[in-house]
Amino acid sequence: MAVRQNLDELRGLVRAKGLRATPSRIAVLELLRASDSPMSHGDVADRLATQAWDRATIYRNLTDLAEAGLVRRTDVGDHVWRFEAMSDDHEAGAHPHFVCTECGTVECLPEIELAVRSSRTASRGKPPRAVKQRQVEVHVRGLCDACQ
Amino acid sequence: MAVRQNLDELRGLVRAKGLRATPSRIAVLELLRASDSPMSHGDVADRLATQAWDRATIYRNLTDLAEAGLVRRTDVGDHVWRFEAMSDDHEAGAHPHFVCTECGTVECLPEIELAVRSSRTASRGKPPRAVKQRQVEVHVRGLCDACQ
DNA sequence: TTCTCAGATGCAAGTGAATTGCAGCTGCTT
DNA sequence: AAGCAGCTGCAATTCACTTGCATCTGAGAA
Repeated sequence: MAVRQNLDELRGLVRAKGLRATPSRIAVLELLRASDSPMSHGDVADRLATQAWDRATIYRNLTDLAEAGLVRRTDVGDHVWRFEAMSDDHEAGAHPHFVCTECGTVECLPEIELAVRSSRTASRGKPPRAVKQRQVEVHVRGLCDACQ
Repeated sequence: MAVRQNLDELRGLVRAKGLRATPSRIAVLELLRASDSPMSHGDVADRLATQAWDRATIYRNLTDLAEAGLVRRTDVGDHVWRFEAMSDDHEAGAHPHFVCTECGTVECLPEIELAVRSSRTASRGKPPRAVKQRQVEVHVRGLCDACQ
């Protein structure tokens, strides 16, 4: 059964990160995976309200998953935390993301590239090592076509 | 006297936006102009602590200045509002910011540029209009040298 | 310069999402 | 089957803003 297989896969992912595969945690991860855009804590809690899980539990689940790297936690600028499942072929830094500052939607921008000029002219010092080593995540923030 | 002249200039800017040039407001704007990176409400309040201005006042000043367009109010992703003076040559999107995901420090990266290739190969559709029109703000997120 | 008042401030109280403490459960390892 | 480190629910707390209100004050009018 496909669904069952999927759940087992999620359990495996969670356990591989050293976390327990508890029902609420799996449900949260499953929900985020099924969603095509980032969800706020409130969104997640509401969608899982039928289970009567505590908001603190949901929040801890989201935080744990984020720390484990299974989920990305960002604030698109409206002071609301949003969570988005990260798939394996989708590591941070692999490619830039476009974040809509209005609706929070995140799109991938594979065809954009960041050019770093090693700067002698920069007002103060050089860019951080992380930038040169490309160990960074690039967020391009603006209004998406729908919100424009 | 240069400093005095500068203060008068700031007063003029503030008044031109329909705001009163009060001491605290001018001090806030002056501080942000002198700072080379965005400051949080707390940063500003601490730096101006010698004046014993109320935090609510500082906050209202920051908000007012932001609404007037003299200051930019952003959240780099760590859930802390940050304020940055906008000079004329410093419009939104003019340059990217490097954000340390550990300590939250924000640096400006004037020597980085965003290259957008018009993509026929992108998995789904084209990049948002905002990207092409450069009406975006770029955040480069990673560990700063100090936190690395 | 003095007058006047909308706008600004200080103080204190309110708000609400995020976080934490703790006692009682429960995956999961042995 | 047993034990415990990790989770959960509940409640309380924290903390960063936000607001209400009485009191000042910048700046245009007289």
